[in-house]
Amino acid sequence: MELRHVRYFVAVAEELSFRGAAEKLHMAQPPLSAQIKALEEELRVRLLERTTRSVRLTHAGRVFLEEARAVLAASAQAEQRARDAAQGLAGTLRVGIIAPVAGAWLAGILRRFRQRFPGVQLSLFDLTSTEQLRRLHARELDAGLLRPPIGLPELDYKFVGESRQVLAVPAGHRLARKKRLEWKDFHDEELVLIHPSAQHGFYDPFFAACAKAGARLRPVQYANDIQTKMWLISAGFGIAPTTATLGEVKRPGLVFRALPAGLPPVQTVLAWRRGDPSPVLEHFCKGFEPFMSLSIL
Amino acid sequence: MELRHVRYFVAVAEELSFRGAAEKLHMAQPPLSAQIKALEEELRVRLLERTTRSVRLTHAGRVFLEEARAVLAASAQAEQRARDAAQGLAGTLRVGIIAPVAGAWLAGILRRFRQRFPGVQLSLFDLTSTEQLRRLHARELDAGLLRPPIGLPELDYKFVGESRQVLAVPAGHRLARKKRLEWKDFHDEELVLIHPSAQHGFYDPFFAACAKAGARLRPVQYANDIQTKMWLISAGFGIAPTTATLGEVKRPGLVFRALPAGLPPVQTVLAWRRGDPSPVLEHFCKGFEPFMSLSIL
DNA sequence: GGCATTGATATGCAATTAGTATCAATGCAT
DNA sequence: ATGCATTGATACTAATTGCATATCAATGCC
Repeated sequence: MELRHVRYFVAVAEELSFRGAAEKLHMAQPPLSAQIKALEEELRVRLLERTTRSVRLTHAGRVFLEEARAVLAASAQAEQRARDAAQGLAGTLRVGIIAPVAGAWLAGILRRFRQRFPGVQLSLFDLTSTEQLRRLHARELDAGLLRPPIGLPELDYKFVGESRQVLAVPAGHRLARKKRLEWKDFHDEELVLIHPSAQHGFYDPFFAACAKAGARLRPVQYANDIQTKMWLISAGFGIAPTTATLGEVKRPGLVFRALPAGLPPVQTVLAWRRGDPSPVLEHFCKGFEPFMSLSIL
Repeated sequence: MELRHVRYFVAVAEELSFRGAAEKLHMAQPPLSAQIKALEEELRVRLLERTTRSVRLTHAGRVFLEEARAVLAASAQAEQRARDAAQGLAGTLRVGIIAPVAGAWLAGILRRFRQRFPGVQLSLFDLTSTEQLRRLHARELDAGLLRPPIGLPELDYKFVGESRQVLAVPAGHRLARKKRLEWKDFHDEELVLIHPSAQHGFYDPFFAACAKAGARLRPVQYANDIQTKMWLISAGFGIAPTTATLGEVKRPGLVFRALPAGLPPVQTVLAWRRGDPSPVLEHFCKGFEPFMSLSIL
């Protein structure tokens, strides 16, 4: 069975006339009769009851007509969705994110994208930057919002925002009471850090500044995710530098303080595989224009 | 687009290899490539990313693959349902019934039918015999359970049951207290009848017997349906002969009494258009075998 | 670096679909 | 009742196109 048979049958069933249907299909009547006959022979089912003066649907024909319309609808939808997908109006997009960007800024961008491209299914994955890079390489992600450096030549990326580092301290902590912090104030302080395996270089500028000022730090607690890290700090286990955007998250017992000047901002980049030019992806990347260097992120 | 294109594409997308797919499809590789190319050109969408060593789906291809599977499923279902319909396993059947047959007997037959033919959609229409005949003629019904006579030459029918007539009387009525009724007892009695327009001959044998015994009747109330008729009787408006099967229906204030001997049984027939040989209909008719002359109906 | 394997291309052929001419049957109008 | 117009079927021809064979260029792998 081919779609031609289905199209022809629906035309005849709707017109209840071979000649009429043939005209509608811009073809001659004999080949139309032949095709319908072939369809009936393949199905081994009589679909139409013809006399020389009239055409009627058999019971099987009535049933088949319903199904035939469904087939044509499915095929039309298949064509449409393929075209949509080619224009970036349909499809799926798997995007990696890190916890610090999951704030109002990204929510706004995603909302706009979903409004403009309702046919695209967005799947978000909360992963570390390292894991995102692995999955981008393995084609398990289409894009990722993560921290540089990238380090994979096959990936392209662009900066989409930057943010200061701030200090997260337990409420009532010694440093929470100080008005203006200096690097030597961190001497002997206990730190709550994200485990090195899920981290590449985020703390390095902080460590360097402390070392330069002669402040020796004491890493005492390692967490695997941001939520645990913030909880440990609020529970008084120590202090830690954090991205300023996390200040959006209020938590009892947790306060934020400005760090001494001199730290480079934390950058967020959007990365994707180069030479994998999905129009959906292109639209998604455009949603991050223009570059927001002064974003609160 | 033809189903051939869809089938070929799904094969290639699943194998991710033209040669492999061609083998699976029992054809050579070059024509397969040509067909996929034709499909892509018609859709104006690149579905597959090929190098000389590997085949990958594009994003549009991934979307199209999903839809393509739906198209194939729809077409397979269309073929199956058409075949089922031809064997009487699928389709719809519009059946007319009259209130007196809507009892346990018919319920059992219909339940059996629906179990054996779950693909057939049964639509029941509660109509008078007269209206059923009109709709059978107009092809608005496929079968009807009704009272003879039929009177239309294009219809075929068979007896499916018969039932005595009994007398419905209000509780406490004069005739309800009598042990054994005679025809002359009906002299001067008030009758509750179904309106003549919805009735052909049901009361005639009763009228004839009364007249023969010299009992003059007084029709005082006409109802349009059985429910109203029974309600009127229970409310004391009069008495009426009724089909014995309605004794299944208990109603406060309503009792049934045997009529004097001599009335012919009320027959129920199953009627359908001759020369309209739907296998669904045939199966339905078979459900009424064997002939149930001693049915309580 | 050689080799086997992959998808693309070129070309001839076969199958099938569409078109033309015509016929028999039937409903309708006179 | 009867002639006529219209319908779907049939016979045959023409054109399309889908398929197979032979071959090539590119690429991953040993």
